[in-house]
Amino acid sequence: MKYSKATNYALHTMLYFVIAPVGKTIGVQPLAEMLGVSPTYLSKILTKLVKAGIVESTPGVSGGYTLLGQKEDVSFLRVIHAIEGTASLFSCDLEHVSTGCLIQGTMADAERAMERHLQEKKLVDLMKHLDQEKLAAFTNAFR
Amino acid sequence: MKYSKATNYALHTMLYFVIAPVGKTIGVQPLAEMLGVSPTYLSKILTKLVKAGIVESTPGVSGGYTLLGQKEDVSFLRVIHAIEGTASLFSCDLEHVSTGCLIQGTMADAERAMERHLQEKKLVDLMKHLDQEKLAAFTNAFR
DNA sequence: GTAGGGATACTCGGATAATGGGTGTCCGAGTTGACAAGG
DNA sequence: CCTTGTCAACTCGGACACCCATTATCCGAGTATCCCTAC
Repeated sequence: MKYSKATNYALHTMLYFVIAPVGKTIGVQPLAEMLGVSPTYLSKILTKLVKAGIVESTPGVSGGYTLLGQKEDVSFLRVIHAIEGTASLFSCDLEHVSTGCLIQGTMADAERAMERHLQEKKLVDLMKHLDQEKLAAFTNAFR
Repeated sequence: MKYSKATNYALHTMLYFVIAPVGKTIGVQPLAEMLGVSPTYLSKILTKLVKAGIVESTPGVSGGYTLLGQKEDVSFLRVIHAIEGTASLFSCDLEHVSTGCLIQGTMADAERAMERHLQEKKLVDLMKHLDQEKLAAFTNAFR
């Protein structure tokens, strides 16, 4: 039970789109270079983000990916759901005596508590409390 | 990213110990029969619960497993941690530009929110709001 | 100068391996209790 | 009646297969840009 690497890559990738100037299009290769990841694998992750409607892909020589919608709308949960899927973390296939599974309810409650956190937190929020120096170092890397 | 079947088995097994009379010792085989699981695999799960200090194992001919401590102390979180481990759900091994990983903090926050739920909720609580009929059907299965 | 066509460079995305953890099984070692035989 | 030895039941732990999702790679298809040629 761990979040996949793909989720980590996706979140960091989205971090770029949130920092980058609006409408900026960027290809897979520079992104992969920044993260130190294989470009082909990152491409798969990005297609998931495309299918989720978070980013947009434009083919062609100077193509790449662009943020779709407002920066402020990119929550952690949207990105995570795009990669991990929206299925419940806990599912019980044991046929309990007569009553349904007693466990499932509270597990679902706990999961919802986490999701609420992840939904309210937007990626943009991470930038707000960042001092100028670090912010500069950050944006410089994304050039 | 899903909870493993082992966690499900463990939770249902602990459900038994909470319902059973205090001090009752039970072997793997009846437990496995009730859940419809392979006894050998369930044994592996039970050893994890033993190492976590949740149940006690007594070898020998009329041996088996016994709840260790009070019923009221068995929280969801203890059982889950015993099986899944206590490692964080999200870990970032990407060396971010200069600042540490910005993502990790909020992921940890969200995880803690879920864990708080799971810690406060005890297995005994599930029995409280169960009507007599269902409760009887339940305890009868655990004979 | 302008329009059109083709080559090129770059992208996306599906198909295809390798790796790792969860799942499940098998078997031998160790331990306890019961039973029976012998003193 | 007591002691002792044997046997059976049960747990514990390691070693071993299997399956499936994650991770990673390769290659084909498609598209926009650019340039070059023809009008």
